[in-house]
Amino acid sequence: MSNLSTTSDDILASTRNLLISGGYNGFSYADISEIVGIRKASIHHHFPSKVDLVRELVKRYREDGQASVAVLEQKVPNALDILKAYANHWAACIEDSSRPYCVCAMLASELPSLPTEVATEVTNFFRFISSWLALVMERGSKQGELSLTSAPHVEAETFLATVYGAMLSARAYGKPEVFSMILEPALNRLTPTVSH
Amino acid sequence: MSNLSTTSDDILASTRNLLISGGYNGFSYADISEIVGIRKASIHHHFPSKVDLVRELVKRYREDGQASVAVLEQKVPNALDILKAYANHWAACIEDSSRPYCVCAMLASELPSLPTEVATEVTNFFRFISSWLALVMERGSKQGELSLTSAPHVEAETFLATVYGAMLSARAYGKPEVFSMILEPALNRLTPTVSH
DNA sequence: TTTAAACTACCAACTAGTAGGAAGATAAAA
DNA sequence: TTTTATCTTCCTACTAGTTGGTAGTTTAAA
Repeated sequence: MSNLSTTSDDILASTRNLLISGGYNGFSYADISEIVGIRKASIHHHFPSKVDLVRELVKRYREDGQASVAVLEQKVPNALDILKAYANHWAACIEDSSRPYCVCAMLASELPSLPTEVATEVTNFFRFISSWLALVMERGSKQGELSLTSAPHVEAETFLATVYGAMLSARAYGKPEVFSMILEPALNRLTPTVSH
Repeated sequence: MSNLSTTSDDILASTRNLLISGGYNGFSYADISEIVGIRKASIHHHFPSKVDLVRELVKRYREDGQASVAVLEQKVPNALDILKAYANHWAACIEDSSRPYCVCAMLASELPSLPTEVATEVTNFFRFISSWLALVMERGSKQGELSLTSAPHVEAETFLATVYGAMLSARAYGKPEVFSMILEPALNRLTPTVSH
């Protein structure tokens, strides 16, 4: 049994959890130190400043997302199935309350008050997700796997807004099932009607 | 020219602006005191604690919302026009950056880390908007002013999620026009097709 | 003369961040 | 092989500034 987790990873993991629950100003180095079990000053060794810490977290969050997307695209050929898998990923996270909110949704809502380095990284994340979804929409439309009523990039933004809005609603009501309740008809709308 | 603004109202107004930009933990009594032009301690005279201040703010935010909805319902008979007016309200706020984000969207994302008194008030706000929209959907559907593809309460949640998701996207990209880009097709989808 | 609303002057707790050092591992020079 | 130097990781101890909040006082209007 090897020890694969480094202290730096533990710090990032606890930062992610704290960030998801209370945002950028909702946690401190003291909070992290309690969870990870090292002293405050030791965190500064790994991440000199809070900006460094959160910037790195968001950067990796995007990179991990890009990697997951690559795997998904390889495994699942059908565009509609990709959208369903993406929705199901969040539905599962919210319902088992493992990662019940997106780090970047949290930070995006605080965007005007964030340090610019962090804000830039957050914007980059949304640009990535959005352009990926636009590609999925376009391909799915061409291959008859998706039925679009607007331009692919508009459908992408609509879908993204629905996912993130549903995430917020689930949190606001304290009812995880609200997410799926909203996503199900949204996906149905994109499903092509069977012609015979 | 009478002075209609009280100190207490000034405090609430600056709290709202600070809250919209950085959330519950993103502002302090010192910030408010600088803007309003009174000493920190004087704010405590009007609102003994931060919880009192934000709870009162959210309570009034909901009450103002309920009043606006009542006026809207009286002025605008058609259900689709009501939804359009609601969307236009937010589009205008975002585009002229007067109130570019909803106080309760901000607080809802921080919900798990909020004082329970505030959290309850935030949940109440969403319940109010949601049940109002459900009523609009149901009435509009019955009178042929809206074309629904799901149950009224599901359409209401979908519309709400779209509005709040679009709000987040506009903020994330720093592009106010994204809001209308998303809302336009969402409203089109609810528009009945003219039969002839 | 009572009362509301502002004030000055605090407070303890917490904030991000720094200085400097101890312990161990690694690696290169003797 | 031993010594010396460097690097990593963590530590204790500290700082300057901020946080929400309190105690007691003045001011001005009813």
